[in-house]
Amino acid sequence: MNTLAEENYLKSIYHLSINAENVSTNQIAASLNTKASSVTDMLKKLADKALINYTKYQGVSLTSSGEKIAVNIIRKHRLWEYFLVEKLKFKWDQVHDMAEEMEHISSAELIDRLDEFMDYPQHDPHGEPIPDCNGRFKASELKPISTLSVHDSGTISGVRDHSSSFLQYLEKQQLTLGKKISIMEIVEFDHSMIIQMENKKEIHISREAANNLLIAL
Amino acid sequence: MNTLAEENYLKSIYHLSINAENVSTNQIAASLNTKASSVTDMLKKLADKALINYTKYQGVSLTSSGEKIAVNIIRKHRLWEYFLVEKLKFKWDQVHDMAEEMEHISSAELIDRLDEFMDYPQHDPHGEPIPDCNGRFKASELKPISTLSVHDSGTISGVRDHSSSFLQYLEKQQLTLGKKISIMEIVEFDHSMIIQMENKKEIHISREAANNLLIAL
DNA sequence: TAAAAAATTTAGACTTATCTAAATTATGAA
DNA sequence: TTCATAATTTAGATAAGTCTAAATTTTTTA
Repeated sequence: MNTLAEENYLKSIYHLSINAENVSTNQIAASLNTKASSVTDMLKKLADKALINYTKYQGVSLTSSGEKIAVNIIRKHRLWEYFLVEKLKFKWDQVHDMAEEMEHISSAELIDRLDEFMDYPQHDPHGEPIPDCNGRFKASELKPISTLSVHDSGTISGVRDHSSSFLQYLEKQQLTLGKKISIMEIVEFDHSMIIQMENKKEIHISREAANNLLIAL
Repeated sequence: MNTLAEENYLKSIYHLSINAENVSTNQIAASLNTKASSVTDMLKKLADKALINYTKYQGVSLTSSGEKIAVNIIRKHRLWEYFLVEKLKFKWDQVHDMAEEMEHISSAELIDRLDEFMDYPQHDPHGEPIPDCNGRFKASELKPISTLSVHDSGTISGVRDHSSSFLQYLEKQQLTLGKKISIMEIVEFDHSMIIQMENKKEIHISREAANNLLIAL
C-alpha cells in the first residue's frame, strides 16, 4: 500500500496531466501547497516505486500502475461525494474536503459495495465522470460556456472549479447541473456573457465564471 | 485536531479504563502493538495537551477532554460499522478493520448526518451502545453467559471479542444477536456449557466462548 | 548566444512516531 | 525489609515527510 502523501501526489499529477504531457515540479508544489524541494524528494520516491516516469529537471508523467492508483483514488473521491450529496443531503459545495479524507479509505470491497448501494452513478455532484471498478470511464465531453457563441444553447453539465465560493455563487444564480441556458450576448470589452435561463430570466456572468461552467455538446 | 496516532492512543486508553482506574504503559503497548518506550513518549505528549493525567511510573487516566475525544471516535467507529452492515450488507465479522480507518474521518456534521440517515441506531452490529452526538450512551448492562447457572436463559445481545474468527464461529453456530438461549448443563471439569437454542437444538460451547458471549439481564 | 531569470535539485535541518538498549523505579517474594 | 524481577523511562537512532538556503540546470531575453 501507499502512504497518504504518496496518494495525494499521484492524484495531483493525474489531474495536472490533463493539460500537459509532462507535469512540472512547481505545478505539483502549487497544487499541493508544498515547496518544490519537498516535491523533488517525493518524486524520487515515486520513481523508485515505478509509479512515475521521472528525469531530473524534465518533469514527470504517471506510469500505468501510477495512473491506475490515481484513478482508483478519484473513483473513491467521486463516489463518496455522490454519497454525501445523494444520501446525506449535503450541498455540492460542502463535500469536497470530506471526500478528500474519505478517498483514502483503503478497502476495495467497501467502495464497490458503496457503488452498488447507490446503483452505479455515472457522475459526481459536479458532473465529473465516476470510474467503474476497473478504472474505466468516458472522458467528459464538456466544454466551458466561454467557448460558445451568441444564440448557442445547452445544458449545464459540469464545473471546472470546485471551490465552495464558486459553487455557492452558482447555486444562488440557479446555475446548477441540468439547467438549460442560451447565450444572449457576449460583451466584447470584458468577455462577460449575458445568458438566458429556461424561465427566460437573464443573468450576466463574468468571463471567469464562463470559463468554469461546463456544458454538454 | 489530533493526529491519527494520538486518536488511537486515546481510544486504547479509554477501552482499557473500563477494567481499571489507571491504565499501565505495558497494557497500552500490548493493545496497540507497540513498545513500552513508544508509549511513554506519546503519554508525555498527551499529558502536555491535557488529554490524560500522567505521573511517571503510575499509569494514566483520561481527562474529561481526552475522554470526550475518545468517545467521539468510538461513536464514529460504531456508526460506520452499523452503516457497513445495515446499508452495505457486510457481515459483522468483516467490518472492524474498515471502521478502524473510517473512525478517523474528522467531520462532525458528516457523522451526525450519517446517524440521522440510519435513524439513530442504539447499538452497533456487535451489540455495543452507540454514543449520541453529545457523547451520551447507557453503559451496556450485559454479562458473559459464563456467569449464568443451569436453567437460566436470556437473549444474546453482545460479544466481547470482535475478532472475525470468533464471530464466524458464532455465525456458524447461529449464535447471533437476538437469539434466545437457555443453559442446560455446565461441565464442571472444563467449565464448558451446553446451551439450548430456541429451536431446541443443543450446542456445546467452551468456557472461552462463554466468556465472550454476552446476554441481556 | 551569453547573461539574467526562473525552475529545479541538493544539502542539511526539523518533527512525528517509532525502535533498541541501557538506566531507573516499583513490586513482590523470601 | 531487602533484593531480584518486572515495569517503566531515558538516551540515542531511524524513517517519512517537510522546510530553508544554497547550488545547479534550464529557459528566456536582450
